[in-house]
Amino acid sequence: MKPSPWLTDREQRAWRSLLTMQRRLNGRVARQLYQETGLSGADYEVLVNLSEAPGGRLRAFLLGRATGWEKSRLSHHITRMEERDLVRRESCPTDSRGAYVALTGAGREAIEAAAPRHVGHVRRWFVDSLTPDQLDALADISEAILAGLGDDPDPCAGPSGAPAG
Amino acid sequence: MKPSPWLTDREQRAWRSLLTMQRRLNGRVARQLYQETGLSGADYEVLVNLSEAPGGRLRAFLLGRATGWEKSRLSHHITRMEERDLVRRESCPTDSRGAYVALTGAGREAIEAAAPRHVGHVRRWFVDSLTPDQLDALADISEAILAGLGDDPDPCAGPSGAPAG
DNA sequence: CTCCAATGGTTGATGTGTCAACTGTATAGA
DNA sequence: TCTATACAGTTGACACATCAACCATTGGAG
Repeated sequence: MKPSPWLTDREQRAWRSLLTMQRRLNGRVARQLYQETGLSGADYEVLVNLSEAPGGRLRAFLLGRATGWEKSRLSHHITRMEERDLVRRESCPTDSRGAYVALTGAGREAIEAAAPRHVGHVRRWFVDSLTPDQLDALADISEAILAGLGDDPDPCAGPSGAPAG
Repeated sequence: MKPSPWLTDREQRAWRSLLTMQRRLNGRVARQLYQETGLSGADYEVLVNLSEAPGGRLRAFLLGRATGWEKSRLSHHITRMEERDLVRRESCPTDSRGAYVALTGAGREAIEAAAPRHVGHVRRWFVDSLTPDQLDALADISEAILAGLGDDPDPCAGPSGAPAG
């Protein structure tokens, strides 16, 4: 009846090892970053995107697109970061619905202190464990899976299923 | 001063695509499972481990080791699952400190209904996007990264740094 | 036996993520 | 113009994860 009741050994090995690796690698990198800088992975991602944007600020929905987060998650997280004086909300002159999220001075300092450390962790626990060929292979694999998932950025689509132009 | 200030394009492509793929793939699989069965990924992992154990029950600390969770996370989650009548706590006759976590009838039904669906999702969005060579390559890559992380299962080690088992 | 550290597990506080419902503005269509 | 709809963002309730502190039992050293 079903096309296949379970995974083969090869498939299972790939799936299981991926799950375990993800959990452990993300945990290690996030924990290390937090201990050294007080920034969570989510904080880091927001600050990186803002610091790369012109003027250190971004429309909220663009930041949401860049991080791949739902708008509600973004809003909650920005609220928390605002309380810690890492970012600031600014109103948008050309669209009164909109809002900018902008880096504060403290936010800029935080990301500039954190970035080299974070890169060091990624290098130590990710890059250095793999050969150049493996890096390429992993990128190809990830892109193949992403292609199989389709283009809709999952959490951003509403029930109406409108394409994300 | 620093060995390398940033990642090369190749390194960055691998790292970025991995992060994005993880987020999207896990999100898709978890969401689909939840919509179809009412089970979260965490629920599923607990139930799978219990269903594979003799008698459908496991000492809590062994379940924690199998899932890779901290004991406090496990305890909280078991409490929630107990309220939903998916599992049951049982006392341990040979060690009065200990506790068993056991599948209920409803829990057994839930996992048996969910497992084939979950396998289908994994096949559709993961296995089917990759060639057999890529599956092997991914497993090798994951294992290489895990080896680079060391053997300590991160969250389970206390501050005393006692070796796990 | 007594003392003490390690083990197995629970709890409460807090930070984080998700869903559904909501406000207000922009914009397309009649 | 008026109206419906889509869009940008917020909020509140709740599920989930993490940390530190805690309790009881075990098992070993003296």
